[in-house]
Amino acid sequence: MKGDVLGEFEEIILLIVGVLGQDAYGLGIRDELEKQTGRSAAIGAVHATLNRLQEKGYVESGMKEGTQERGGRRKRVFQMTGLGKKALTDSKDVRVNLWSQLPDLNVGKV
Amino acid sequence: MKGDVLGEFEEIILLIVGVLGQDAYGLGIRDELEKQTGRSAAIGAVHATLNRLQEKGYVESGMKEGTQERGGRRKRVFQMTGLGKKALTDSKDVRVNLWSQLPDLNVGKV
DNA sequence: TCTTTTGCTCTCTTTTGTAGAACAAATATC
DNA sequence: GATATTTGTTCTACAAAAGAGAGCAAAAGA
Repeated sequence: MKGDVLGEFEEIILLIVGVLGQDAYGLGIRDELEKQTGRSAAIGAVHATLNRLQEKGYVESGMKEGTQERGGRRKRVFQMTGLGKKALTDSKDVRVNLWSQLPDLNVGKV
Repeated sequence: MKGDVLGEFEEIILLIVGVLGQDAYGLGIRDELEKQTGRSAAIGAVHATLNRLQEKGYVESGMKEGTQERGGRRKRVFQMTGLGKKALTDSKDVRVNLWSQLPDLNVGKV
């Protein structure tokens, strides 16, 4: 890929990380993905994608101590970087621009 | 891939096909891609993607006689199918929904 | 006919997308 | 306290998409 272009799944995961804010971690991201998009994914797929996003500098991560709930292990929490936000904005601009030229698509209205 | 999910580049190319309307063919699509997104692509990449889109039923194609301009060969012209339009709409809905939950992104306004 | 231009096809490599098994640590149960 | 259960991440593989470019074909111009 050209380097700075976000893959389709990468983009969705990055958006979910942004939506979750302070509590974005592997399993939670997978759950939110399913809730928001109806799309399921294996946990390995989510983590692989998060690692790639981190390599690209679009997210940062750190370990956070677990809660007291049963099995509550420590989590690796992710947060979006400025670079990540820029990548999302760029991607959004391209789409909004193209959509605006395809009136047929505007069923649900932007 | 999950089957019905549009890849990132596939989605852009499909949008360009829609924008170009009756005159969407390989080289023209590449030019329009560059014009609209500033992104360059090898012609082979564009055709490989168009072929994949056709396999998925998102575009149809047919040969069209060339023009009288120098070297104007016959072109393989593509057009979006109803299925393609639906795929774009679905993808758009998911993004618009997620974007709406990330106010920070709304710099250029939808 | 030879060159130039437009255009598509074929082949190959790298990146993304996807899944799931394996492993680790914490609480619960007896 | 040994074992089960639950929450999490890491590791390993493989399929699909992204991307490049050489090569081939046909039309017009000289």
